[in-house]
Amino acid sequence: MRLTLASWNINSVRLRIGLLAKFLASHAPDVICLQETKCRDGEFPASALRKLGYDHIAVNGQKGYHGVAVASKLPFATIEKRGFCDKGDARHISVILRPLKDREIALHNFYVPAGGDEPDPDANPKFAHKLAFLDEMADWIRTDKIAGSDAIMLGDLNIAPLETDVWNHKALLKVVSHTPIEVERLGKVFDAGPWVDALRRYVPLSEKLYTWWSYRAPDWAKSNKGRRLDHIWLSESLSSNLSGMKVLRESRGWERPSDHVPVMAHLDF
DNA sequence: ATGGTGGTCCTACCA
Repeated sequence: MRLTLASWNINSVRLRIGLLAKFLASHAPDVICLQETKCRDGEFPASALRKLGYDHIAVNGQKGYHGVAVASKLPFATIEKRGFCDKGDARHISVILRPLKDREIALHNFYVPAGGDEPDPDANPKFAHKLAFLDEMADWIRTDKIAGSDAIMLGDLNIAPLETDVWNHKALLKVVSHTPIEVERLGKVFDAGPWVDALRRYVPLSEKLYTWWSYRAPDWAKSNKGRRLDHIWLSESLSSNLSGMKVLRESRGWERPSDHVPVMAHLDF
């Protein structure tokens, strides 16, 4: 069987339920993980998703900000919502998928703090929070051996780690999302697995790859000043099951788009 | 070097 997983920072699930339906109808992932749902659990458009065949839904939301959710065609078990940095922010949710009887996969959906504008943890508490969040992720992955069995970690990690994950490496060295300090911390989260970078498996390091384009550019496609902020990481035990990926760049050009596009990974069992 | 847009929910805050 083939399992297709998708991750999308939707930037308000209620505002963009139409675009979400369009994406699900055309690409039919088995599981969709959302970030920045921006609504309380009771306001999540669960019935609209059930009508599209996504009967199994887990949400971790809050009013107005952040919020993550998983909607699936396959049943899942054990819903866990982990708090990070004792902030009470809705930035993580996990479920257990069973694509085969003898295969249990822990799926972790993350929305890492953006970190504000100033890349100095002493001057900017949001940047300090981002770094602390990443440190806590690395500790948790190491201590709980999260990637020691079948696991997937995906979502909006708000960091573009590689030089070719941004439109201009030198120009972005002091821009939050691509500063050396964040890239180093994210590297520790990656090594704590260790994980496999599913999207980069198919795109050489010499090639640019983006999943986000700012709303502020007059013409996002023409200027093409993107960043790869969204990621799908697999435990090494799933490496041989990875059979493909897709970044749906075209959705950035849809009407009233999210500033992020969906990313997908295919796994064969 | 600066300011540019878009989300939530009514006033600023966040991205």
